[in-house]
Amino acid sequence: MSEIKDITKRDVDFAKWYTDVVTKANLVDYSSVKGSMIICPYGYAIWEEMQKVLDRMFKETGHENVQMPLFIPESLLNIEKEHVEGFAPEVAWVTYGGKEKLDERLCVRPTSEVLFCDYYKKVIKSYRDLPKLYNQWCTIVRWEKTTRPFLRSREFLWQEGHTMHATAEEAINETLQMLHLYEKFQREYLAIPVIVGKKTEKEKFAGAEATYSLEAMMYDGVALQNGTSHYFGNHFAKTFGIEFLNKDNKLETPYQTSWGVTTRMIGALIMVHGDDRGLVIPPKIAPIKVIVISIGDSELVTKEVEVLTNSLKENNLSYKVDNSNKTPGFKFADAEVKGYPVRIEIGPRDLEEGMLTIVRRDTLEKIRCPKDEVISKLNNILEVMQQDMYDKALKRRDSMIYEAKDYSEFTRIAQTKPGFIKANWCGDIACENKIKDDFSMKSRCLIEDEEINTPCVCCGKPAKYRLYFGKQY
RNA sequence: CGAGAAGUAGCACAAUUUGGUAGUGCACAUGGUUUGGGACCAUGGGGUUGCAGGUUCAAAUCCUGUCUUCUCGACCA
Repeated sequence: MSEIKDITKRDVDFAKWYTDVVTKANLVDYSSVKGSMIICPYGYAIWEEMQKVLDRMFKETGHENVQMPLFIPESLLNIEKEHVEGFAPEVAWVTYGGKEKLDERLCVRPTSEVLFCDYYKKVIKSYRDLPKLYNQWCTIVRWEKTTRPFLRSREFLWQEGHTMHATAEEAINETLQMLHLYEKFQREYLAIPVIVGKKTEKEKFAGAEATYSLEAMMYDGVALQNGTSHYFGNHFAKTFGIEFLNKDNKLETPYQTSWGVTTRMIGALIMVHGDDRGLVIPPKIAPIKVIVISIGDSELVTKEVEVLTNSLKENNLSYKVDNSNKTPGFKFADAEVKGYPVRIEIGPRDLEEGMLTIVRRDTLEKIRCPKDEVISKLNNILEVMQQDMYDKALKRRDSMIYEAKDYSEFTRIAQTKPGFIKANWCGDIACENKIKDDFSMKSRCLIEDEEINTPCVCCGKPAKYRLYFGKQY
């Protein structure tokens, strides 16, 4: 894919590339249900890999899985004012049960804070009941106006953790722990570098005291919020009347968090690592690490495929065999669009010399390898490739982060360079709004560990915060 | 919900300007020849041209209405 330098051309080309890839790689299909996508087996397999790793990480940090109802009674949703106002524009309502009109509308969950609160109210009585560290894997519905596969659909798969703690400190620690767990997951498994930080008041979650997010940069320099972690204080708990008796037999209100990541991570994977030929899936998250392609249908080849797959199986390397009667060129191209980390070509020409050909998906480098060294070579390639992909993504992202000291500089960068802009800010929402109106750029998150030595980029008053700005999906 | 564009086979489109037998490519099915970078030949299946009404001997084409989709805003993981 050509370098994306011209900001005016970016939107159309990249969007087209993206939808082409998700369709050609057969990750999704378009459903006749308006605004909903079908996740095809290969796309779902990627999600299952993510789910497997994350679920293990959650359990290692003491969390348990539960399943909440799909429907939320209107009265329950209405208990928390700020929350309901935040979600009201995008909830779907059920008004009939069979043929009977319901006395009370039911909302299809857009998130489950209130359901968890309702439950926690029943089960939290004593400090001995805390903390509650629950997580749910489910789908939720948000009635989006415009949709795009994985990045925005009306119905999507996610994971939502909801925890309750005896102290604010413990809850804040949980919020940050999960934020960093996500960051580690995306760095180590998805090979996606993410910026983590606190959202501004304007951008934070409806009803939260503090929202932290993971901001990834796509190939075209546009931001993708790829996960969030919220600290609620005891705001919801108070509204819902959740109380517990502490050691001194005194009533206290617990402190709450929630955190989640979604199938949007698949979109991020595509838009961070993809190239002209299609997907490139990092080895550690690829559901199929090796695609074995047979060339011709001679007995020699068939036999060698069996020998190879047996040793792949023994060594726990997930694989798939393409022995269809398509031409080799077709099979190579198909393997590339699907982004399998490595492919092994087995054909008569190599076999005569006792060799196989291994091809790395990220570099497309062809490596000839003696048959009996394949496994060690593969393991080595997969490891190097994982690291190389992260390094490449990081280098690319950092080359697209700019600094703006005043509004004219900000304007010049925003209008010509795709990417993020670091700038200082006075804290006034009017400045944030002006930048959004002028450039459709929103604040991504606060930068906490850098010195603030220039005034507000917008109004020139003394700055209190340092921020990343960027366009977003 | 505001502004623009488009609806023809599973997909991408042509035929619309100038009304006259609804077509091409991909995909699909069958048979054969192929196979180291998206193979070829032959045969075949698949359409109330988004929907409703109007004009006409005749409508994919012109007119009116309506619905849907896409792009740009607003909203959002």
